[in-house]
Amino acid sequence: MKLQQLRYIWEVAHHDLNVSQTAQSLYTSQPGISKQIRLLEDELGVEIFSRSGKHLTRITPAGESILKTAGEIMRKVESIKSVAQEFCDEKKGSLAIATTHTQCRYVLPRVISQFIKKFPDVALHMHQGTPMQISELAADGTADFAIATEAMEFYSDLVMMPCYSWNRAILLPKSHPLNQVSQLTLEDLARFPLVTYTFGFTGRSKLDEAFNSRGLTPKVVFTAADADVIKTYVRLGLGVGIVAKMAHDPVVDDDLVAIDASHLFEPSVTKIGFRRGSFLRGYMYDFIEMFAPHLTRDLVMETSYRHSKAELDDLFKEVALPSH
Amino acid sequence: MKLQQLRYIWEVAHHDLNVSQTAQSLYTSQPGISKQIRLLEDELGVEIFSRSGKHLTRITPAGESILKTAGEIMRKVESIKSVAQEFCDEKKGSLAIATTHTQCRYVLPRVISQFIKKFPDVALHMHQGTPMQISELAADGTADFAIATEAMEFYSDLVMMPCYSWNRAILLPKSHPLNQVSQLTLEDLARFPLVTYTFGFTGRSKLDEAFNSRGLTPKVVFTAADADVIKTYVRLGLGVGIVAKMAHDPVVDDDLVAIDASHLFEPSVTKIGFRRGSFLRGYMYDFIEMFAPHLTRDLVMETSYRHSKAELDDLFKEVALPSH
DNA sequence: ATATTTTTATAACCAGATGTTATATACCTG
DNA sequence: CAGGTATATAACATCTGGTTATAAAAATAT
Repeated sequence: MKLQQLRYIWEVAHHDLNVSQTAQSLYTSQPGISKQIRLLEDELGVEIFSRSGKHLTRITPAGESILKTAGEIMRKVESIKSVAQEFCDEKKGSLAIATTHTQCRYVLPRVISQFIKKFPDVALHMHQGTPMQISELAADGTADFAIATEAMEFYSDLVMMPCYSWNRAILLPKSHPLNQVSQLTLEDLARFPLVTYTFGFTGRSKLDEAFNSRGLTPKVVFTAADADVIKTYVRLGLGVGIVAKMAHDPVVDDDLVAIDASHLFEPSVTKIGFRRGSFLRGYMYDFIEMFAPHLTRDLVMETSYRHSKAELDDLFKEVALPSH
Repeated sequence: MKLQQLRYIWEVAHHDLNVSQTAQSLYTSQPGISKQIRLLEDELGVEIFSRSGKHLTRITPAGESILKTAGEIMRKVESIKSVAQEFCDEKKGSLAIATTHTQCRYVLPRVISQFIKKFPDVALHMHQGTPMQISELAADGTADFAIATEAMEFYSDLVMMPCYSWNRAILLPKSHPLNQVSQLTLEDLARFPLVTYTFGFTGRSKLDEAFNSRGLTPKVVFTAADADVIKTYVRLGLGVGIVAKMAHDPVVDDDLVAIDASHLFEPSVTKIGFRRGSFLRGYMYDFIEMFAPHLTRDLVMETSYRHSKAELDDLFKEVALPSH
């Protein structure tokens, strides 16, 4: 068994079982991969993929299990490389962050600029996606960190840590009638068409909960994955915008009225997560601390001894979260 | 990076950093290993071993970390091989059990004979040792199972499951004065020289506790790691034997009087453990269930979802243990 | 100290593994 | 059934991992 072979089967499994395509993406030849897969299957004495004639059609049950372990092995191999790099040049390396538009556009810039000042030789990669995609990127090792608010509890092998709590702002065109209302209520909002996040994004679930618990059905006429799009449609007069407070920029958005909505919705908590058991480079601890100052290196290291969800929650129970 | 290279550094680290000796044990040549180690170090850009001249003297801090991960990788590789074998021939394979003399000699024979009847093509390997050695063998993958009573909580990456509870028997030569005593007490025992297990073996700690809690200091004149030796010295009249009840065989030991001592000592619990995350072959589940019928396949599988010690204990809280 | 033994590094070399190209053959889609 | 796409096979080039022989260094014994 060779690492190369494990890599090949893993890549093929992640390229729709298309060997030629896999070969292209790995800059090698199709026969090479085919041969190595056969060699591995011969050695193990089981088929990893089932075939109809020449085509790979499915992953066998044995293959399923083998591929899972192969993935774990390759992540450990990466971990070894990280350790090595940390010891030979602790300022050099790469950092891949998977996150949502909201974080990427409104929260992270400040952190990132601070980070690259301190670590100019660390290559930064940002992956943007839905919260589910984000978790998956972190879980399979493509990203070092996942940062998001929603849907971060599904992957049990991600360690999730709370970063900050935040709430929403109502965005209105200056001419909107709601500007006259002194103390805004959910009932007020429910009377107007709303423009907000798509379900599954940026604390949308907490928003729905609030309306539901009051027996209200808001008229959501337009949803988008990011606040920039939402603002655009608010400007067009399509409806009342509800966005994360940090997505409102008083300077750029001075044509819109922003009303704090903390009294209307439960606060959401944005979390940062990484794969359990992965080796974190020194600058990764620095990044976490820049992003969420209460997540000190020691605290983050402590997470490796907390195996269950309950033990982990316990660790952060006493920690006061900053709020945006 | 090659699996072979990881194997080499791991083996060298476990052979006192002596490359020649390692080469012998792996039936290969010393230059081959030396070269691969250098190659790996070059690729990673760190020294795994520090050298004085030509000799390897220590493991570097980076090496420490790398070796740990290398070990994990190799165990996962084994796991892949196991999966494959399970799917291609579920009746064939090997089973390595690390255990103490007591289990090996008195408890396991019945289980083993049942097992080999059902799985004649599974090669059985028994490793005997102290409870500490046993745990270590299971933790580093040399043994599939550790079975013992003492010192099984030290390795956090072993999943431990309770098998049965047992207590002790007092062994006396037929002529011994204690034979006259109707209801034996700890005070009675403390008046005579005792022969029992060495500390760290077969529930010795529970035995000491019992005497201590009554403020008694027993005269232990001779200790041994196994009951056979203890019995021999009881026969010689050296003292009163205290052994695990299952170590008394009414037929073979009919020259000795055995008195049940359940009222004198707290029962001990024998446990079976395996490395967390390792793939268990089908016949391994069978073995566990033959040894401890309450540990069904489903129950054992459930352990993989219980990450903390507390969650694990919870799983067995309701289970009634058989007692010997 | 010096001699002896043990251990590692280097070099030259060989066999087998890995990957490449070219091509035949099988599968899928319309 | 035709055309495109994907895989398997074969022949070949290249590279890798390992071998032996030997020199050099370290550890140990004298």
